Amino acid sequence: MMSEENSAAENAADKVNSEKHSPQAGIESELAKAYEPKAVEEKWYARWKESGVFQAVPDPNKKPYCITIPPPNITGSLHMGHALNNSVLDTLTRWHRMRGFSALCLPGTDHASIATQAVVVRTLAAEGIDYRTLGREKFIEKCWEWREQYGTRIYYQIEKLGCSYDWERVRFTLDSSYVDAVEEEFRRWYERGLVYRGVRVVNWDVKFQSAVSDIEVETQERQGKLYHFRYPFADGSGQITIATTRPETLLGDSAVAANPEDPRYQPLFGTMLRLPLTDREIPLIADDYAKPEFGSGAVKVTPAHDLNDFECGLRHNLPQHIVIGKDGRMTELAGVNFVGLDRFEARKKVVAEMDALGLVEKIEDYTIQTPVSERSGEVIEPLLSEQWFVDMKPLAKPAIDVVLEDKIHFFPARYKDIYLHWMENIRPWCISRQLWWGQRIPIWWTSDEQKSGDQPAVGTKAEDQNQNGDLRHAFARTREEAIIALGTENCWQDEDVLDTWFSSALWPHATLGWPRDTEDLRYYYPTNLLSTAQEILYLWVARMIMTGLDFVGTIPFHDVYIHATVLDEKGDRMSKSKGNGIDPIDLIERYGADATRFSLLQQAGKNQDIKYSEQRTDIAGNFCNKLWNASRFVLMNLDATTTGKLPPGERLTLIDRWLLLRLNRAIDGVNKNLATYDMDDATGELYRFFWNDFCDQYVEMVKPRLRSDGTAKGETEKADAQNVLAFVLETTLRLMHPLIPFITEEIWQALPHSGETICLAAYPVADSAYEDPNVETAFALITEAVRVLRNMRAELGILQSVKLNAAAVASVPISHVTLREQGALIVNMARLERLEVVETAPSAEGGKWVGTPIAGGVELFLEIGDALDTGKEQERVAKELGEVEKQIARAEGMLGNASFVERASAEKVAEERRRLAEWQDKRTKLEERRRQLEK
RNA sequence: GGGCGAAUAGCUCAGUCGGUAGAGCGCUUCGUUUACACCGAAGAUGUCCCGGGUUCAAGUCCUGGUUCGCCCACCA
Repeated sequence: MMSEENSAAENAADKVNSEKHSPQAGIESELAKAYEPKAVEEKWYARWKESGVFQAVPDPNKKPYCITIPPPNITGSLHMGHALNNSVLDTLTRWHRMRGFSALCLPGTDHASIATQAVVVRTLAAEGIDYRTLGREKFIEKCWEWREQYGTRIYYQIEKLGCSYDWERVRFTLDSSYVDAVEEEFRRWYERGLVYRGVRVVNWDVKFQSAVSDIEVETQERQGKLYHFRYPFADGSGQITIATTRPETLLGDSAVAANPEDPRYQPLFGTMLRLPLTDREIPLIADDYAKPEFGSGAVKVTPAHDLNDFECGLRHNLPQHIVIGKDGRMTELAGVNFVGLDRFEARKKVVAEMDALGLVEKIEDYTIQTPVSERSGEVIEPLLSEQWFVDMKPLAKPAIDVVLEDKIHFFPARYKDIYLHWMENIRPWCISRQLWWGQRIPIWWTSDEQKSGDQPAVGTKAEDQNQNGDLRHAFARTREEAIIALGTENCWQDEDVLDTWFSSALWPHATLGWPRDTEDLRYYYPTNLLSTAQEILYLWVARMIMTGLDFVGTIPFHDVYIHATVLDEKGDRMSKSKGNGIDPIDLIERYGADATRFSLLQQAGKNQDIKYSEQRTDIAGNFCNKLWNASRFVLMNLDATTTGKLPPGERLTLIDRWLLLRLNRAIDGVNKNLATYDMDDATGELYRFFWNDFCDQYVEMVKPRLRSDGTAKGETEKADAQNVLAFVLETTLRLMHPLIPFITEEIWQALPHSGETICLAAYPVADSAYEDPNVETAFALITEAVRVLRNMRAELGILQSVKLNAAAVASVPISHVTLREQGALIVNMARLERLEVVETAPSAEGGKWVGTPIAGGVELFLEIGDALDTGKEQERVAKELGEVEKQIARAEGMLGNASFVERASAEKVAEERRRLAEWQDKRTKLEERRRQLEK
């Protein structure tokens, strides 16, 4: 359990604390050494997992926070998109857990029907096995073997990333309870008539011999030809020219269409044409789908092989000639000259024969928008086929409403309109797949007809197929149910499987137990967030919203976050074939999970692409290294008495107050940015606060106080500084932990803290009590004085006695006092010999002291010595004066413009006047200095 | 064809309510200060894609265009 390791770590911390002044000997944790992410990360994940901190328990006293992660395919291994998304999900989960929510992040995997089948087929083929010869059952066994062997390897990779998911609740989309849920989904929709058997032109993947849905088809631009063919009139009185990119479909033409408004064809509608290469006659019909401006204005109509033509065919009651088969070869209906030919060979032959007949008018080069199957890369063949469909319209309506009513929020917001646009134009969803691996369709048949992606008989229409009176099929989970439902033992289950997305559409509620009424479902549903890549907005997100509303009655999640696409550094998509992919596991090995996460989160803003280069991981690694080393510094400067509790307010110095103010701003910023999924801004807050404010400013300034002078006052100052350091670092670690979990836990354990693990420590909350404008003003004066002095030193190489005139800042009470008190600080920071804070400007008599203005009316006076290179200083003053003149000209221009003074807001005008006065004052002082130098 | 996004320093990107353009990396100069050279200090660097408009004032708002990218789509 956690407590053992914890006490060990605390012992280490105690040792650090007790053996003061010999820190190296005291640090036993990794902190004794240079930062090695691997050593830090390997020990923590196992401890977290064993201690059960990731396991969520429904708790009525807590608020629920739930994410169901997008289930990766069992074929997959972690890629940059996963790494990005899981970094976001885990950060949000850890953040909520620390804020006291009952946080559940539920992991799982997807059986990925077509993708898995493809990879198993390929694996078998490599062993010389044709999967078809194995038979269905054996093949499915092979798929399960694959899943046993490789299906969960991605979990280990997600663990390496540090994700705090509840591994006790892992789900797989073919778990028996999940299968039950999908059957229930099918049954309800089937009984309501939303799932129906339909004959339509579907996207046929010739390689997989299966239908695929519209959104699994991508359009590629390919160079091809546009063929212009002549179709003669049946009576020989003339001819019509049509154009096509797919000549082989000519054999299946049922008509030629022209626009009813097209005067060229108006007199000819109804005329019969002789379809070349066949013995058929087809009519010239009027349909406004033909666009007069394209080509000749006439278009061939092939209802069985083109979706438009199919719909046109239905309007005109045209026959559907299927001339291309499921295997991509020409059917008998294509005629004896063509039967058995591959579709692309048939294309050449049709062109050759048309040419021989003198019916080719011309052939043009043409860029064709070619539909290609995403999974196989094969050119999609639109094919008339009988399949199972879901009528989406009734389901879309409520899913549109909840988004319009802002019950679901999209981040970035632009995806709302993109979603709505698609939903309003939604089309029927083809859910049957002619594959073996997947969830079998829970339908049983009695008819003798083939049931798998049927190509219906020629010349019939879709509606006729189902209208034969008898019950042809029924929903049944088992053979027994089927026999009862159909009233005969002469029945068998549908051969097809369901589209994978039909299963994953149920993900949020099915993983929580639906259709059973479980405690998890009642407590964690609706979930809080769905975060995913934009490419599956329609494929998945939209469908979860529809099923959630339809089956559970409520939205599945409140927020949808669409993360950017990770590209390579040139902006190209990462792909295996291009070899430009970055492997996140490789990054984790070399830079650590924390650096990998942080670098991804740094770029996870509102943009649609991330150009990722390894340099980004390197930079994030530097940040972790900085955190590591600064923490080592703090640890070796703590004592056994350091509690990490802030000293009483009156003992807090200006820089303490300033640091606490900056910390508070960072706390506020991180919380706000995480709430709006602005991960990049959250990392920016942490980066700037820790590196610039904590390390570069505070730690440098506090160093003198850590070296006590041995007096009681000195001891108190030292102890106070130690406690402020410990307090701020401990708070900062909690603030950072959700983003970079490993390194923060390692360091936190070595610091004074309460609790067993930082995973369950309270998340910092902003407190406006830390705000104090005087602190900021005073601190700004100090840093500005330091900056000016350093600049002078760098450019002039002088290090003389300096006086600081603070008289002019009496309007900011704290500054006056503080400048005097912090004189030593400025000396130290600017590496001066001596600094004196004076009430009035030293006399310029004899030119001994020369002044230079800094901010807020405060002036620095340097003692002129031999070392001062007057020439260089004159150059420097002239340059600064030039800048001042520019600013004065700008302000005078604005204030001299009557309409600005008249129309701009009063505050704005006053602000400009104030600035002008300030610049003018500075100019006066600079000019004075110039005169002195000239002497 | 429709929709969306992007264009700001050499590179990658921020820039909220319109009010003096920022960060990181890189670059120049300096620095072995007992956490860190994976560091520190100082510094240089802009036609905010182009044109027009609104406004006292535009990187920001409106309008037209250019280039790049993404998504959707049935133009043969």
